[in-house]
Amino acid sequence: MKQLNSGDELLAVFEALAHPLRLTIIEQLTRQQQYVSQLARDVGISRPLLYLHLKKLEEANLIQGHSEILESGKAAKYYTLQPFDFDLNAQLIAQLAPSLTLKKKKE
Amino acid sequence: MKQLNSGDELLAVFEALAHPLRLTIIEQLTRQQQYVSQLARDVGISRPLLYLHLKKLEEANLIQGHSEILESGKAAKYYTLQPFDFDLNAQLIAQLAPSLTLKKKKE
DNA sequence: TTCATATGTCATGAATTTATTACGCATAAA
DNA sequence: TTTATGCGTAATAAATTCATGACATATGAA
Repeated sequence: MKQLNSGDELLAVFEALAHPLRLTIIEQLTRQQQYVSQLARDVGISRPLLYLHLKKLEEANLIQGHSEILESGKAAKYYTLQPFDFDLNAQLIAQLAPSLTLKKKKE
Repeated sequence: MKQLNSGDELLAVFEALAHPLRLTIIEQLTRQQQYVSQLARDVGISRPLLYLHLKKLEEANLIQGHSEILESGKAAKYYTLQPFDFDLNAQLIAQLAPSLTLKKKKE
């Protein structure tokens, strides 16, 4: 898996995981890769909303999308989990925090 | 350290860590315990704002506060890091997600 | 051609989170 | 008693995040 090398990357991961729907999405993708429309039905939310959450997860490099053709012949966009595994503790945070780009404002 | 036993606890941790100032606060507390006013100066924010962030960290059980008397004789409230260390990966999330209390609305 | 199911985005609004300012109270030291 | 430094909170505003509904396009099957 990809390594965490900066506070900003670490922060992006936490932000991506800080929502119940996104944790549920990860849970679903743990079982199998899935395409957007089906995933929306599984999780019980609208596609527009799902896109929003998928975007955050993808930006944090926790998932990744690709196109595939369904048996029905229609094109579908599948998302797969991007393997990740790190030891989360205060030392990791202390180590990466100094490289945080501390501004939340628009630049 | 305390164990993570539910999706809600896991979510609370991610929410607590999903802000640059809170990561910086943890970094500071890694060096040494600190009292509110001094911590606010160290981090460069106002006390009211710091209280807000400390509250989130404390609710996630990542830090803990207690009172002490300064050499000056004044009462001060110190915060210390609450040791934590988990193996963060998709399996952990998949395991705890089912116990999430999926409602964000006011009840 | 019409229906069902895919993809993707835009505009708007609701809800939360984050941040600021202004108070009030207590105690030690000048 | 005035100044400096602690504590803590309430009210309000600013910013971001989260959610909905309406559209638009494409393809296979009836």
